[in-house]
Amino acid sequence: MDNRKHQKTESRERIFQAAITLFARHGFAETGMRELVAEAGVNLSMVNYFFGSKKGLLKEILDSFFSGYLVIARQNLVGDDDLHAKLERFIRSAVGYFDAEKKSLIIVISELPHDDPEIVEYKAGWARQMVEIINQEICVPLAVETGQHIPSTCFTPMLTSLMASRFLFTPVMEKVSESGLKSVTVEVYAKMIVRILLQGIAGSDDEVTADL
Amino acid sequence: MDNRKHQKTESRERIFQAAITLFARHGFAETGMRELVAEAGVNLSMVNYFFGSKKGLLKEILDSFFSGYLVIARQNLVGDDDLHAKLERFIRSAVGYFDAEKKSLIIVISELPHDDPEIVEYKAGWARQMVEIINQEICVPLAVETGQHIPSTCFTPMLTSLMASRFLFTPVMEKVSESGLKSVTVEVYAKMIVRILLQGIAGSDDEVTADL
DNA sequence: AAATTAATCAAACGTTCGTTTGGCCTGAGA
DNA sequence: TCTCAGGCCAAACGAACGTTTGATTAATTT
Repeated sequence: MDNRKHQKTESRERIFQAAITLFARHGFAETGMRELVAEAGVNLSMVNYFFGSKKGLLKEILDSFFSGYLVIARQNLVGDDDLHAKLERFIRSAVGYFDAEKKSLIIVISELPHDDPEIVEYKAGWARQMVEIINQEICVPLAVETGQHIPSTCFTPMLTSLMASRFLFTPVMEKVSESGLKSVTVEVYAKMIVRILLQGIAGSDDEVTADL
Repeated sequence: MDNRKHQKTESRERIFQAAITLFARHGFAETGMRELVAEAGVNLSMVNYFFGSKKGLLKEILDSFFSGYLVIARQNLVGDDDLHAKLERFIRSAVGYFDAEKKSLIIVISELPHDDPEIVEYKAGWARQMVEIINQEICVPLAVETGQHIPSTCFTPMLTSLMASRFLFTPVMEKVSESGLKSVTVEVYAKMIVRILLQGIAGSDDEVTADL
């Protein structure tokens, strides 16, 4: 029995997953179509058939990652809760998401600064929504409560970069010290970021869970 | 009068600068040799003549950036000063360096997670030295003084990513809000990082300059 | 049963890639 | 003055690039 109709989604998904793996490992431009379809186990022409072009494949990876990131931001930040509780919730969820989607994260960050006109609008559209949320749910409340003014266009990159640092540097840090990285689990890593953000590097763990 | 002998350094430098500009703008793999030599105003074969290969050019950019970063780390971190003072000094200098070399920074970060075997050893070699310094001058003293244990293989990426965030996200954030980014000067940006790292996002500026 | 649709394939498209070659020109040293 | 080395150049190299084409297959629809 031939499951061709069912295989539509299957082949498409195999290409998608192979692209995430290879784009993260070698970079988008360094990954050739032939290497990609070999990894996915499909014919060369299937990429253009399902995604229109190689760039269309990249766009879909970007969209997939950003939309998930945005959902997490909305779920954990929007509301009238305590600012610290919201921030802690968000960071734990976001770091978990980055860990689960670390390959997509690497692709997104690596392509971030490049100015391909076809891609940059995609990124800006997603970033605009993210900055909006961070502004309303973190920066504005922070200014009201403590008088500290941190523009959201400045804080959003800082927060995202901070949470992403572990996954970006992993390939290099593994060569520096194998044991060093693995001694910090993802949960501990998220906790560390929360503590630093709320109290600085010298802050005690106890004060984090307590409200301000 | 023909200054051919003097132009050796000149042509080499023009290629080097053009590469930094274009690799940062389009990415390493997306930048073609012909586009590169057009920007530099030299002949196509000059890149291989001076740098051996396109990758040799990338290696030199990496080396140039990392060596400068390492010098700043040694100058500002090594010594028996107060931990907070050292950290503040380092962050101000490093952010200034990132700003001056923002194009190289973008190249370094973008190429960081990719596993080209010819390049990854270069990065690991530099990173090893950086992690060593951060460990001895920040992580160990911090653990002694406050009992907070942050592995240097975890803190070095965090600190570097945090300081780099502004320059990585600039192309996207400019599209999000032109005014938002420029309202924060590089000096203010460095100050913000220092405050957050020492006291968290709610900390007051006054306490930063005061010793702990 | 015939027509239609969607997935798949091998093969080739024209282009661009990084690199190499071999010769030319000029200033410096013998 | 002759030699020589180094900066420079136009031209071409084979390989790899992303994409397109046209045919084939099998499941679905009419």
